[in-house]
Amino acid sequence: MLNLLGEYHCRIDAKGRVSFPAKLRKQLDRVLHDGLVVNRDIFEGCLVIYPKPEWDKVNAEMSRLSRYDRSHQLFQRKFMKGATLVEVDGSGRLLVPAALLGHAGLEAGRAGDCVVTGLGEKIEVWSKARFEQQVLGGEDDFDFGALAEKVRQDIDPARNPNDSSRN
Amino acid sequence: MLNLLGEYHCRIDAKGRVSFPAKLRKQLDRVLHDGLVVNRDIFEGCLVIYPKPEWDKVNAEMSRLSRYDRSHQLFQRKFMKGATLVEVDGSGRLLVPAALLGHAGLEAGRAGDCVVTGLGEKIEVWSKARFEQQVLGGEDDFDFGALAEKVRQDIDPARNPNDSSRN
DNA sequence: GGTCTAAGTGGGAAATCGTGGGAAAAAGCG
DNA sequence: CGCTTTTTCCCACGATTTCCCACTTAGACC
Repeated sequence: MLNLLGEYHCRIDAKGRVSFPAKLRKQLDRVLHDGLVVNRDIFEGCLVIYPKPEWDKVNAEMSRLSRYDRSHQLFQRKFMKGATLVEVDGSGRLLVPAALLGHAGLEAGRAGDCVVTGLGEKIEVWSKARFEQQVLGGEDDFDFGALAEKVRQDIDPARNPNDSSRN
Repeated sequence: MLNLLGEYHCRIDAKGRVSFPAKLRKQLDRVLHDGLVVNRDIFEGCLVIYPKPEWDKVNAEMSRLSRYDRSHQLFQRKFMKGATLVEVDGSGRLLVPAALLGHAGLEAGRAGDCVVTGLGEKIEVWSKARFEQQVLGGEDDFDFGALAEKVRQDIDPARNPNDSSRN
């Protein structure tokens, strides 16, 4: 199983190329040559990067949706719109489509700082400003403990005997 | 498995030709020479493009409808009406029938912008205005979590023991 | 602290893509 | 049957993209 870790600080150049940290590249090792899929995050103004094998799982789930069900189509569209296969170039950079950069508050055509963080099976890309504000900041009025207890039952099946279907 | 990805901005020229992004053409690679089927979307004011092999699946689904059921026949007629086999020309453009362009809020005879987006096994074509409004916008009052939950129950049989009919 | 190696950054050249227009072929009409 | 209109095919130019190379910076090891 992939276990991408680390928080890296990189830059976007004037052509929209995001330097992809060498340490993450090393962690991706065997799967990197298959490419990466970049997409808008559903909930936050950041980008998500899936290694291709991980994205294939997502795609397999999507293919089970019904084309005759409006909510299924809506879901697929909301989720998959913009997802793009990218590859690292010879200098270890990702060419991220301009439309996606916009969603993360990053502007191609103007160099800028961003934060790239490994989160297990995926990678998130934030603009430096938003990362500091939304991820690092706002801790004061944010009850992390309460959130942990809320999600605990979802990740701990033993605590939740009614649900035996998880894998 | 087909996994069409990417969001592209294209233009429709005065002759109703839609430039079809080179990157999508590359992804279609082996199936492109079989042609593409353009159709109205069932639910939204956009167009759907199926690679021919994918359309064949749709067609097979249609053949399961009953000849003797009026609603089946009505649906088939509504759905298939307008579906058109198109091919990309030498310059990589699709000549989309004017009647279909109208359904997507696009006007032949006048150049305009549109958005072409890959969604796994199919491709959607939106007018730029509608795409920004209906697909990108409206996120604020849109409960993606609730939608995801509904969809998950639909496609996850283990979660939904009452429904054993899914394949 | 110096040097060597690897990583990150920027820019330029070549290839490719998209767009518009125009000519040839086909279809429609008197 | 010939003329007009529409459609299809093809070419060419400008813009964009992609690839590659060189330079700078950072880090590691001696």
